[in-house]
Amino acid sequence: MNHWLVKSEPEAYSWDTFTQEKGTAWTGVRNYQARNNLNQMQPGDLVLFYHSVSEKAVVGVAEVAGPAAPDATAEAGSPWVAVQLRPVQALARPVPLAALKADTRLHQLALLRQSRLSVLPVRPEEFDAVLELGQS
DNA sequence: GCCAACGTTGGC
DNA sequence: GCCAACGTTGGC
Repeated sequence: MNHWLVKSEPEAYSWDTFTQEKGTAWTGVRNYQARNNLNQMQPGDLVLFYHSVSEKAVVGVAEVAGPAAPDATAEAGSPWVAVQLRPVQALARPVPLAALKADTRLHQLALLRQSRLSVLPVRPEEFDAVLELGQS
């Protein structure tokens, strides 16, 4: 099983909306590297849900509920794909970007190295470290 | 194939 | 509001 991180501006699509809707198709990704990551997702993979810009914190854990499929919001025949995500649980405490940066276990975190990419791989030990930071 | 111009993202 | 990083576009 692989681990990932997806970003969303909470003003555009928030964790709260995500949980209220009990999941969503993760559409709108228009970057080839991010698309490649989406293509590698498998049902059951766990995904950190990060609020960018206004909050800058990991706020919850989602699960890949379906494999990558053509993004219905993109032009037919385009290369863009989406996966189905569903919420697993909110973190007891959101983990701010500053806390990610401050933790030596997370110095290799892809988010910190490539902050603009919206779909990023996470190593299992990094995933565990973030969950630990998110415990109350 | 190179590179300047430009647009977008996201942290500060 | 600014700016760094980075992707895309288009002229040459």
